[in-house]
Amino acid sequence: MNVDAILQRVRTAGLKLTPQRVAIVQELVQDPTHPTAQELYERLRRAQPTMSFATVYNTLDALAAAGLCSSLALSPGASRFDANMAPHDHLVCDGCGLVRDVHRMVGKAAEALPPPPTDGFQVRAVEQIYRGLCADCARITEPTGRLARPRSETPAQR
Amino acid sequence: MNVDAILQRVRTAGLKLTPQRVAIVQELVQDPTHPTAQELYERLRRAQPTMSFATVYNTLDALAAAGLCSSLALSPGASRFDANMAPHDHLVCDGCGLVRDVHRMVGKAAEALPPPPTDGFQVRAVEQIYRGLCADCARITEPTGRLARPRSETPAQR
DNA sequence: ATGAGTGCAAATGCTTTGCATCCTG
DNA sequence: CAGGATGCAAAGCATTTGCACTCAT
Repeated sequence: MNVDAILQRVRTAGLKLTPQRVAIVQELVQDPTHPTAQELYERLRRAQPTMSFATVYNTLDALAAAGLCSSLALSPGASRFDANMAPHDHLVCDGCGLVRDVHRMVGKAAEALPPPPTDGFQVRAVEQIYRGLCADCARITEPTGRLARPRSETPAQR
Repeated sequence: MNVDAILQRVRTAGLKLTPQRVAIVQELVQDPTHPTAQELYERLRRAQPTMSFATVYNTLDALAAAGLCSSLALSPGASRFDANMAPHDHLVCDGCGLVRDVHRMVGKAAEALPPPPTDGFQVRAVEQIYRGLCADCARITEPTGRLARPRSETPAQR
């Protein structure tokens, strides 16, 4: 979905269209790396020096509540935000923290997904996370399978 | 898996068997609610007043590194720990934060899971999260589908 | 006896909050 | 022009770290 379409939907959702929100939406939409709120804040601050944490968090929460982006808890620490609202899953590298989208499988695999609801639990969404090592981290991994690099380094941005 | 079997494995993994670790393992194994490190600390402190944050975190990390428990990032904020190492998935209530295990589907559904690896990414584990509302939260939800209760209340313990 | 493990407290990192001010609709 | 949104700074949690001390092996 493009920026204008989302901004339109922001208004439709009853949210005011401020310059800050426009900037946040633009940045989020054109970034496929699932940035954290902090990362967005750092970047946006360059163009708009008065941009504040609170605004970034407020806006991301408002967008998520309106169903215009989603907040991902893929690893401990910071939440990541994703403007891609098409059904898809995530590839998370245990080595560098890289997060990448994968298209959800179609056909019989996809049909198999929704589980038998248990005890009146209403399932609204099924999230799948594939954890492992990206090509780069796999290369520097010892034969034992242990990580050669601690897990907490700055996530790679591609 | 029972407590003694795990303690045996802790030793096998080259970890020393301290009273603190025994207490942490016991507490974690008998608790199916996927407690956070803080929750474990609060409970354990009653029996062992000198128990510290650092020890709880160190031990949980060591257990996870040895493959004896897993650390779950199911929602923003605190990680949850799970001593159940059999393949299974999680039901997470968006209303109260409740986390419950669900047995992984077998047969054709299970076979469908591992995705086509992308670009040399080595998949080590597939995690599935079913998000929605537990029976209790569904009951107090407005017809619109919006939560009647804010999402950040104390997670229910069952 | 030796080094892994512990306890304490302070530090760090992410996120939320309170409140006065601003500006979109 | 009213109420939502913003900016700033401080507070709130979860987690990590440094270091001296202890104890399991």
